[in-house]
Amino acid sequence: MTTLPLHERIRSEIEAAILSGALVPGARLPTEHDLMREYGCARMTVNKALSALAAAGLIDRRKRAGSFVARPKVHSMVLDVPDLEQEVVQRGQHYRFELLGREAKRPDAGSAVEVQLAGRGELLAIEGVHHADGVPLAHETRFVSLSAVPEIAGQDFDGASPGAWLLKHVPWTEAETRIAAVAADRATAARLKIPAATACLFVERRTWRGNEGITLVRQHFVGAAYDLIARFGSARSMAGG
Amino acid sequence: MTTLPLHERIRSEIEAAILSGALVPGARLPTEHDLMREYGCARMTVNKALSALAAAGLIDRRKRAGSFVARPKVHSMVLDVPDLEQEVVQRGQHYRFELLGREAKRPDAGSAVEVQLAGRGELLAIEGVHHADGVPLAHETRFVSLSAVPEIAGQDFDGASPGAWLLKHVPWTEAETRIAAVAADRATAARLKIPAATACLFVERRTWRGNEGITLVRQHFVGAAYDLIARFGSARSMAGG
DNA sequence: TCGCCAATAATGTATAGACATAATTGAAAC
DNA sequence: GTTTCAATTATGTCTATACATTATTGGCGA
Repeated sequence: MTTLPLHERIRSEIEAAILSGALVPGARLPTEHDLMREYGCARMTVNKALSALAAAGLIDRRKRAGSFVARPKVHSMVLDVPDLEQEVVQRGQHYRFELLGREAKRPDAGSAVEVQLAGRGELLAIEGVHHADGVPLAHETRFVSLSAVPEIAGQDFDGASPGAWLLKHVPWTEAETRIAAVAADRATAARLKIPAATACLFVERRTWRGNEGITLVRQHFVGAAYDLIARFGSARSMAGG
Repeated sequence: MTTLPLHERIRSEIEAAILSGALVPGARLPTEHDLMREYGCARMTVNKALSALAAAGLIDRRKRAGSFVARPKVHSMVLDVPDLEQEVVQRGQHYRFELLGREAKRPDAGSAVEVQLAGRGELLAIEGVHHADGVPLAHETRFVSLSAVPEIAGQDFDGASPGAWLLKHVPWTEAETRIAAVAADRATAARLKIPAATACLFVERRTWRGNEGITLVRQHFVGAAYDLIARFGSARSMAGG
């Protein structure tokens, strides 16, 4: 372990506090003067650490007011993660999540991804269908780690989408998405009210906060009804939508 | 126009030089001392600008050696852009690009995306099929802006993939990808040697360098043979593949 | 000629202080 | 009470300097 530069140490300690949830979104950080006393260093050193966090989008800084943990908007710039509920509503349609099943369980030992998500802890398994104006748009099976997100146990998802709730309440820092085109199997086709073997977009996404798994979701989109759009680039140059 | 902080001005001027291609990948930047003389400021100010560029991945800095424009690896961290050639080879298979057509032309006035890509300039249109061990994996139609990438005119793509060549030679800064599941039409199915109406992953990607369009590509992947994987997150926490 | 070592040139980190800027707070004036 | 203005406080920028770190370069010696 090489001795970390002081500004890096300050940076990473604050970052850890944010990612672990010890500092919640909206919380105010100590002022630069507080921190320079705490670490016994010059203000420029503290400033460098905080500036880096601000550049990374982890905190917001306001003159006279102080520095605050940023609200989870992490993803918006990087990828339009499909928050179906929001997108359907934006298109002027009526959104509904039809809950088909819900169960707390231990991870299936035969499923590597489930075990990786929950470790020894429990999972909440949710199954349902997203509707736009009453028409099925996508079917999803979702697992949420109950140790990472205990508050989800008290949520009722008949009508509202679990994905939208998670996006609002649990910031993620890492995500991996697998995308494929598949022919709908009989069960999925029935739930989506489409002919069997229709082309569907299959999306499997896992998200983490730091090293802790948050959720794993598998979605089948009705091929004709949905496109995924992903944008990459610096915010700076992303003029005009 | 508010007066930009000096370190921001330095930063953005160098950034512009890199994005415009005036500073090519591998080129050496002036030293901090040169820049502090050029801008008449303290070294810390120059340092802040260069550190920001390094954090953004636009330049690499090496002690004693200097600062250099980074090789285009921009994407690797953000998204595994499917460089099919590389991926096929990594799987231990033999890769081949079968060139079906190649033509320089003006953008089709009826196609908004073509016009947006090339403006008044010319396009190179390339059509071909990607093969892994002789089996068709994907069909693509690609347009490349000849004003943005004049060197491509001298390239021969029978055998090698135009996507791989572009990734190596032309760094992009912005990308937009549209992904959908479609049933293969007759012509596409024939080229991919699959039954008509097989589920295919359709990918349409546009890339830019700064505000200048580079390429537009439309690909049909054989559904059963290919998954797209996208990863998002800070490099820091992306331990272990 | 080859290999080692020291000088050197570049970035990396840190300090202490100065002044600028902006937003909030509280006090004074109406 | 309400409005206005000034003091305060926190961040933003910049300077000048010092020493640390590291890789290259060139020279010296075997």
